[in-house]
Amino acid sequence: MPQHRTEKALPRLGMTRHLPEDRWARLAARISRIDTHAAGTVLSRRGERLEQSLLVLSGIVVRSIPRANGARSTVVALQVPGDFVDLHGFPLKRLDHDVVTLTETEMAVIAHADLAALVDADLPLARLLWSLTLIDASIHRHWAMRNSAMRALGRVANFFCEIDTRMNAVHRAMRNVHEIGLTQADIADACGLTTAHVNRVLRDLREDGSAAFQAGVLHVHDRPALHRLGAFNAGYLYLPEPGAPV
Amino acid sequence: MPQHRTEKALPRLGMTRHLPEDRWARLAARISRIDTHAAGTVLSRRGERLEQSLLVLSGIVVRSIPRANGARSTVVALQVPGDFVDLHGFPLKRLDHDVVTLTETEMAVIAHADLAALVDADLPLARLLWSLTLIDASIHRHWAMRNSAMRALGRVANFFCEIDTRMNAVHRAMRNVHEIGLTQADIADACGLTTAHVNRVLRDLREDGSAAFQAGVLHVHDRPALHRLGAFNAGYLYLPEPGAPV
DNA sequence: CGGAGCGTTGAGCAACGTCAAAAGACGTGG
DNA sequence: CCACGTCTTTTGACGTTGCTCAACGCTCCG
Repeated sequence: MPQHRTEKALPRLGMTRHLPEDRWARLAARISRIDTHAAGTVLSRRGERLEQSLLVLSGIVVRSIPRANGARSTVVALQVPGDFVDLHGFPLKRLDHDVVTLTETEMAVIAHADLAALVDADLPLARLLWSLTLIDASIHRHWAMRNSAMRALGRVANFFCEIDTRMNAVHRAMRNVHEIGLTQADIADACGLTTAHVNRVLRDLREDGSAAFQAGVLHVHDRPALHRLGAFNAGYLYLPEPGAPV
Repeated sequence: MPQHRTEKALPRLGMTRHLPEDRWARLAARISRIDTHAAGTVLSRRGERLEQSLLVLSGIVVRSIPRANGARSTVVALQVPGDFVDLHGFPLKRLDHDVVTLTETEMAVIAHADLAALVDADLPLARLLWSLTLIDASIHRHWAMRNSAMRALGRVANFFCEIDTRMNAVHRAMRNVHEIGLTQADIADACGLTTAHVNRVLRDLREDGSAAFQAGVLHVHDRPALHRLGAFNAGYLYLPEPGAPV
């Protein structure tokens, strides 16, 4: 059961900083309510008709594609505060994947009807929201590349680099510790590995001192080393301020 | 060197059938020219500023992410006739990947300025074009899933199912032979395998009679068997007519 | 106290990568 | 026309990554 909350001044977090102040205010005014969900809540299922979109205010959410016959589902995206989690559902109405919270999460809810009224009256805002969904697509491409062209150690290192970079962009602070609520099995589902092998990779990362992952918390100990292991380049994230996309 | 051509009545192919007749006419009227490119032409590179978008009229185009130090680049998308190949570049302006033709290709060119005028005056069309890019995103997610959660044989079988399904949707005909101009190395780059292993998988598919791939041509011999091997479900493609998305 | 979920580890093996060699297809220039 | 180079396909031998299966400890919670 979601718990409601009403708020006035919402700060622009992470990717919402792609929106100029005035447009963010206009969008925030359309938020119908703010829900709090427990960890592990299924927010929507594949194929369901969607009538609203959700903006993450705090917590972590994943999008995952269910697999046949009882196998674990594949994690295809991870959303951090400031991300729209299912804005794709606004034009498409039905999505190909499930949306699940990993941690306790606060979500701003905007009805599609309100969103439609908003963007039809504000063309630049429409273009900006379109861009946000295309940045998701860019990240999807990177995930496909990562899990196709990299080995286990590089995959996990690159994945951790992405999490570190995005989480630091959320609050514009350089932090080395991120509470993301993932289990080792979730990392396996996101990186296309088994839990047994993820466990071994995590031991290697811990022992060489670049990063440690314990109880859903990522500790970045040596960022340059981690970037080297993951061959990381943040261009594909189109971060709002550090400038130069790609 | 692209060769120009001017044409009046362009048929709606494949994914452009998501647009109603009248809107397609309006879009087609904005086509500034039609270029023909040879196989292997690089149409745009990662990070370049784009001022136009391209619609494939005939031929096959891939999007690929270059990898460091001389390694082969990773194929992250494949575009067939009726697909916009870089509509993502309209809102984003710069892309994270290269665009390369695989076969001789005819492309309709629409300047971003014309596209902007068009969608700003036609909100439903804007929503439809947005949808087209989100279908690309859905396909990206599927590629990430395929290369993360499936084994070599299933990956290639599923990839062939996608090609078969999309090519048949282009001309609304059930064909069993598709000229796609891929090499075995391209299949390897798309499926996250080595060329040696792709070759062995192709031999297996050929010997069990489900599909054959020779000289850039895919022959589908036993579609049900291929779908079984690839655990294929076309929902993620959001095909224009067969209805039921997801 | 018992169970469920998560993390950890090991032994054995299958799938896939690496490296190397060679043959066929094809166009090019002599 | 032939010789040549390049690209693609094919195949083999061999290595290794990462999966499978199994067991066990840990923590949390009912």
